[in-house]
Amino acid sequence: MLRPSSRAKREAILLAAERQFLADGYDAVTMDSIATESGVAKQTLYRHFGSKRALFLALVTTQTTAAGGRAHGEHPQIDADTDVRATLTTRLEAQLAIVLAPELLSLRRLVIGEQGRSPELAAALYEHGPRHAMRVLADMLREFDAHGLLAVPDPESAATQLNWLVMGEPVNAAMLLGDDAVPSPAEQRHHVARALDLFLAGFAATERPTNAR
Amino acid sequence: MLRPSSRAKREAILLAAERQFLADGYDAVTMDSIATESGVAKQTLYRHFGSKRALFLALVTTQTTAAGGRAHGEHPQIDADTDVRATLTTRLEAQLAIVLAPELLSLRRLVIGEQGRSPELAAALYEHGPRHAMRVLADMLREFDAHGLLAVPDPESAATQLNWLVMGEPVNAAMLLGDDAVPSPAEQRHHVARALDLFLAGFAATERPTNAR
DNA sequence: AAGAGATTAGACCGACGAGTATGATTTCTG
DNA sequence: CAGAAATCATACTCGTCGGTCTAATCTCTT
Repeated sequence: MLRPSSRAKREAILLAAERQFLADGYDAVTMDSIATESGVAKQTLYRHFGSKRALFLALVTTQTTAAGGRAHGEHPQIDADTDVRATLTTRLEAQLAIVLAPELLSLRRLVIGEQGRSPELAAALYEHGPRHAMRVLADMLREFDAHGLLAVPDPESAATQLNWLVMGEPVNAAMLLGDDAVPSPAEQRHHVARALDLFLAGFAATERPTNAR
Repeated sequence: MLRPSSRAKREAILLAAERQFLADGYDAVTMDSIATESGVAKQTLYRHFGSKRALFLALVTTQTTAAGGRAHGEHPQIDADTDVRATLTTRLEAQLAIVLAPELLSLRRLVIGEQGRSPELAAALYEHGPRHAMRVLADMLREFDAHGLLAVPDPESAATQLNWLVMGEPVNAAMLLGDDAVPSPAEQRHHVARALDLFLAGFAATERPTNAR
């Protein structure tokens, strides 16, 4: 049923909507301005998405899951020889860089501002964002523990601690101080290193024979 | 020159404005509805505050500094006999409880949502909130270090870590999941205790970690 | 008591924006 | 190539909302 040009226009609309919603917030954006920027008649907006709210929801939902996917990556194999610190460093640096991307920060601000109006949206962002990140970390910690590389009795809790030890300050500063407050890549690396200093000190494996499998 | 009734009405306006702005967000609130709820003529709104935006700014500024002050408290004297863990526990539990109050969470969401439109507001919230909290913690850590109760080479950095180790998860969960996600007082205490387990293990003065689990 | 300044209720204005209607035009598909 | 689906441009409806105006009434201060 979908005409080729139809699909293209839909894309154009979503692109313009994304830019405008992220830049100016829900209320400040008008359907006319989206139509103009996407080079499409207002009618077409309403044919593709039923209403402003629906367009917004579609947009944010897509963005949220997309951003979540971006942060996936594959966990490297973990065995008894794995360099714990290096592995966590890689993972956390990547995660931090992704989360601090300006579009994601704008999305987060937007969604937080709409939390009252669209709780499902905010919940989805939490799920695909922090929640997912923490699950990945918990899995890694569990494996480290299993290989005797760390002593982590409660991986979920430890993952939460590690996650916010790293993400807490930069994310919250960015929320309130704007994109200019985002630390440089070098600063990010330093920040991650410091966090791991503390974390690894707390969860170092007790010097006991490693229970390799 | 302020008439008594004038002052009272000003209060009433701010009260209604606070409730509505925090509950519904800037755009959703109308001057008429504030006038109605505060039992005042619309004219009076405009006499006291020049515009909707000005009222909003006045409101949020007041709230922000008020909330900041609320979290002050006095730092207890610290000497060589001070119980480090108990002192930090008290401070952090208080801080956490204040920040997780529903009104403050709403304020934070509101301000984050308006970050693009009113960066000064958001910056002020950061300053009176997290920034201030971290300064207080840094001061305490510095003193602990001076008395040989902890080994904290960089108190600022350590304070940041401790702050977000405690506040990170609950605050960010509340931002996205709503007030229902706020942990109970018991959970808050448990959360603080866990955070201190890790933190104190990392910054213990001697090679004897003050760990309890 | 008197009068200046504050307050009130309500109408009013002008702008703006979501969503609809229309009728002509394009663009695919069969 | 025919004709249905999609687009387009534009105008229009309708409600809302910030802000103003007015004329009467109230409430303090002096």
